[in-house]
Amino acid sequence: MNSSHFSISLHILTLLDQVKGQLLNSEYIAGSINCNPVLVRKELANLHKYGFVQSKEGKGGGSTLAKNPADINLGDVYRAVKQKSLLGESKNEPNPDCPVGKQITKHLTDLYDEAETALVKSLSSKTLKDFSAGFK
Amino acid sequence: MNSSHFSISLHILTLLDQVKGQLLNSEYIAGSINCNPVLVRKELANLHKYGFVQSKEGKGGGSTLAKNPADINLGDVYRAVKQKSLLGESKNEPNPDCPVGKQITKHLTDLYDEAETALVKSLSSKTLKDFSAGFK
DNA sequence: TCATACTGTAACTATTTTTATTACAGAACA
DNA sequence: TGTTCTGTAATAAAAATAGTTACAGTATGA
Repeated sequence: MNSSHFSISLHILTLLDQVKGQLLNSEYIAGSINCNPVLVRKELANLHKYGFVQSKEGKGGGSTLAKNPADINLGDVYRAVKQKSLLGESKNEPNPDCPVGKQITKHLTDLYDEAETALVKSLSSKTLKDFSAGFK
Repeated sequence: MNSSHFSISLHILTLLDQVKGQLLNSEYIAGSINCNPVLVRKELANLHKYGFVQSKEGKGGGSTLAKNPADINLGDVYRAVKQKSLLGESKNEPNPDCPVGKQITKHLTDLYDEAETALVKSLSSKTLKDFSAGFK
């Protein structure tokens, strides 16, 4: 993965867990992360798409967890959040006239998939509840 | 990790393995990768720093593997090549006045380190020889 | 019912990161 | 001694990421 999507998403989920069902608005969350509220809302939209959070519009609105934190594992969060292949979604197009260039994209993809599976497996051994417990 | 350092380095190493000791110059390698020769030379400089390749300057110069491909494992290549933490080296500084913001960087780092260890372990199960054999 | 305070989303700008280009000194070769 | 490389720096271009502004739509409550 890349950039800070995972960090931001996990930060959001941790905050939501800590306040146990209370609604938090994007400005508050952005204040904790120290980033832009719109970025938080975009990240929340994605977390919502994958069923991790619920949001309430309008005055007094905000977001809350849509699941029990013990049922949210970090591997699933990673998968929901990831947008590119792990080790560099090269839009690079190797030379098709070279025997190595011609095949390497496929071989790299296979290698990355395997490595990423190992990564996700490691993340999956922890739930949001576990992670969040470290803050108490 | 990120960007295409690993992809490029592995592409280089694979090419060098395929030609079995022949010297390849940066322009030829760049032609296979379809990128800039200077980028290849920088990547080679790094691979040299970690003892994977040898280079010869001057006319007729180029690079070759400095080790037996069976002794180069992909986890080591990954470690040599990686420059940032895996899941987003956020230069972001969360709010120190928030209980979550204050501690999350450390918790994320620990989590990433563990996940990355799993990733490297997966990559380490393969050598350059194994990888390169897929092209024959 | 109307002012207020949110979400959701788009459009745009700014910043940062990545990649490419140009340039050139120094090395090896013929 | 001209040619062809590496190594490296400086710069420019391109791409990715994050921030900003703006606003329609929704809920709340006075």
